[in-house]
Amino acid sequence: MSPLKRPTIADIAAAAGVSKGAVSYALNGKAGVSAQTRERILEIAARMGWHPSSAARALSDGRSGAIGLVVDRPAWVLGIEPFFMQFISGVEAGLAATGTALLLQVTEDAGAEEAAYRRWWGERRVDGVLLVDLRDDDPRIALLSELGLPAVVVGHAAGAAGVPSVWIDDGAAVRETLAYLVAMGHRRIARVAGPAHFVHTRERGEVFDACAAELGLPGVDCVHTDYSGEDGARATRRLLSGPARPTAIVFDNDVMTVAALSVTQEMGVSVPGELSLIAWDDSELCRLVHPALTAVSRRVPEHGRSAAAALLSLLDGAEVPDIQLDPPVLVPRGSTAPAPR
Amino acid sequence: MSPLKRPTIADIAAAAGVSKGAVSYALNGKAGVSAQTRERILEIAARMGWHPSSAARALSDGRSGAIGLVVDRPAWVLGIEPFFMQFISGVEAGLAATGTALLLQVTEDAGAEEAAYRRWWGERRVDGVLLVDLRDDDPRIALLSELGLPAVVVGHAAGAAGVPSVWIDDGAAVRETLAYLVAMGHRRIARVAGPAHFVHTRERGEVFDACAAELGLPGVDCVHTDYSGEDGARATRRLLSGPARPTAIVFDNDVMTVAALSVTQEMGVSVPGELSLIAWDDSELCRLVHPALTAVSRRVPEHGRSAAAALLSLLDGAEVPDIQLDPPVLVPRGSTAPAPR
DNA sequence: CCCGGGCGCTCAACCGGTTCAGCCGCCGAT
DNA sequence: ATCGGCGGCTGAACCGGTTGAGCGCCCGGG
Repeated sequence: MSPLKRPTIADIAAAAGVSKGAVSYALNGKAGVSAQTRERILEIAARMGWHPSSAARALSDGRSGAIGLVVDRPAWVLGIEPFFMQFISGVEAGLAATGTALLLQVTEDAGAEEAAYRRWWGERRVDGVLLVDLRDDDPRIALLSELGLPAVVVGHAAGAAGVPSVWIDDGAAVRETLAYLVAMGHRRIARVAGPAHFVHTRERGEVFDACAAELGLPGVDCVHTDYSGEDGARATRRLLSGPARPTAIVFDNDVMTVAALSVTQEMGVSVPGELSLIAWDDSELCRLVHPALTAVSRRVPEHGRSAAAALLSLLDGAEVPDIQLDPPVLVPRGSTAPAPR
Repeated sequence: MSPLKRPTIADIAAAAGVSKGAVSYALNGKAGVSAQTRERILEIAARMGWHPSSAARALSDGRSGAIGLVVDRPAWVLGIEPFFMQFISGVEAGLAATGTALLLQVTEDAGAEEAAYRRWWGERRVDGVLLVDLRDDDPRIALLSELGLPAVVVGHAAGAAGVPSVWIDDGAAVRETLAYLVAMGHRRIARVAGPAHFVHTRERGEVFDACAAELGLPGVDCVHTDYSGEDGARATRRLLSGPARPTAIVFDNDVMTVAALSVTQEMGVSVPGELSLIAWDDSELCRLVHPALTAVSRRVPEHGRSAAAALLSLLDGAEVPDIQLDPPVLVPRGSTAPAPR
């Protein structure tokens, strides 16, 4: 209840008997003050518990010291989708050293997302943004470049002309996954994917098709969903009720795989005896269910860390190349087995 | 690539042929300009796409237009814990109308959390914060009041002297849950709880004990965990391996309940035949597993919305009372049944 | 001995808003 | 006719930093 007074550089200047300018030079490690004056000023600032006012700094140098992340997925999906929180944890880790803040916005639709960028830009609230869930010809890319708001795309490389990206090549993992299934005798393999309009979904699908062709498979039956468990369950029911029931299904996230597992119980299909399941994205969830889920695992927090780091160096004026992270690896667990005879 | 120029009130003033002050009055709906001048200024501002610079505004009126939320839970728990993302969605909804931004910070430990508050305060980055996961004699309360940083406590009422809270009374739900189980013949009921140092965990436990006594039960065996599925599984194994195996277990979140369900499969215990399971917190997860989980459901996004609204009116200088939300309700599903003979 | 040049510092402007004091002109009241 | 008051506006200070211009001073070189 004794609201502390926040010290300003003027307070420090008065205490040290120097001018505001000298204090600023000292605190920012710039030339213009002697070593011992600097020492003294730093000591006083530390003792007073000084922090630079983000507003004043932003106003004078035009940088807000914050970056933004807009997540445009429905709340009910977000709640249960482990990806984002892990990603955000990673982003924080990448930001921590610099004291940059993270603004998070959860929107209801793409229009609201664009409005958020416009507002952040107009209010000079963020210095740059992280872009997730890229779509084909994503209008956000054009918007951000029109606004001149620096951005880093997460999860996919090309298509984002002029905007660097931090991404993971799913190709190798798709190949590994399909080869593994084929080696175990699977021929009818299906895929339950995320929304078709996401670039990473589409591209993963293309690799699936290409690999299937290479391996001489009849093709990979693909059903698109909204990533929710409910939709995943529906897709699974449909696949299992069709004429040529698959012997293996690969899912685009782990929540849908868990949902599928309970569909198999409901329908009396044994996993992995009659049906193998593979999750893409490996959260704790995969280890909690029975049987534990074979999953394609990528290091999500690392992804966030790299994206944050890339954006920071972009803001520092550096030339940032596309950054490719370690490819995901297949982690076999109890939900996969040789195909039934 | 053509970085738009962000208009300032000086630009608007020049265009309208008035002073900066007049523009400020017009844009803020304050007295001091005639209706028609105001009209003209608003029109020009809209045409130019003006947004107030958050930095300039923060500097001059001392308010940042942002609130903060620090989540101090390990990343691996956060990823899979549906509560937070849903809560955050709700907070955004409560903030949306005012244009207030949300700063999110995920920290590794309590020390880092306090450091975050100190920094935010020193940098004047946020006007107030939302406090979750309250502990007994929580040092954050003292810190925030020392700093004079407004706060709203989420999830619990008393103990937060001087700080308003938005909370849910678990008492009725605990009573309902235990009565339901007892009515179905259960006598040996156990509880797998969250960390003992959280106030809401402790209080829920006290109500459990009191109700159990009222209902003439031998007492509720309670195991504390870190909320992770792994820990929940461990606790479940221990309870099921003990001498007086419970016939019903109530969990403090849904992830642990899912984990417990797979432990029962692993140990050959039938649910709900031999063992009933109840989850506290009802995310989609509960409906995805088989059998679907009976759960105590509370409206988490609503919780976030109210908390945000309370903080906003606190920042407006209003007297904010503790706000009690609708009590949670028991949603029976397939994981509960009469106790075995 | 004088001059030039850096070092160490001060001063003031500036970023983009808000707000207060003050001024002008017009109105109604006395 | 005079005066008070108020509506409508301007000008300037202020918030807390950063930064460029400028100014003594001391030192070394010619």
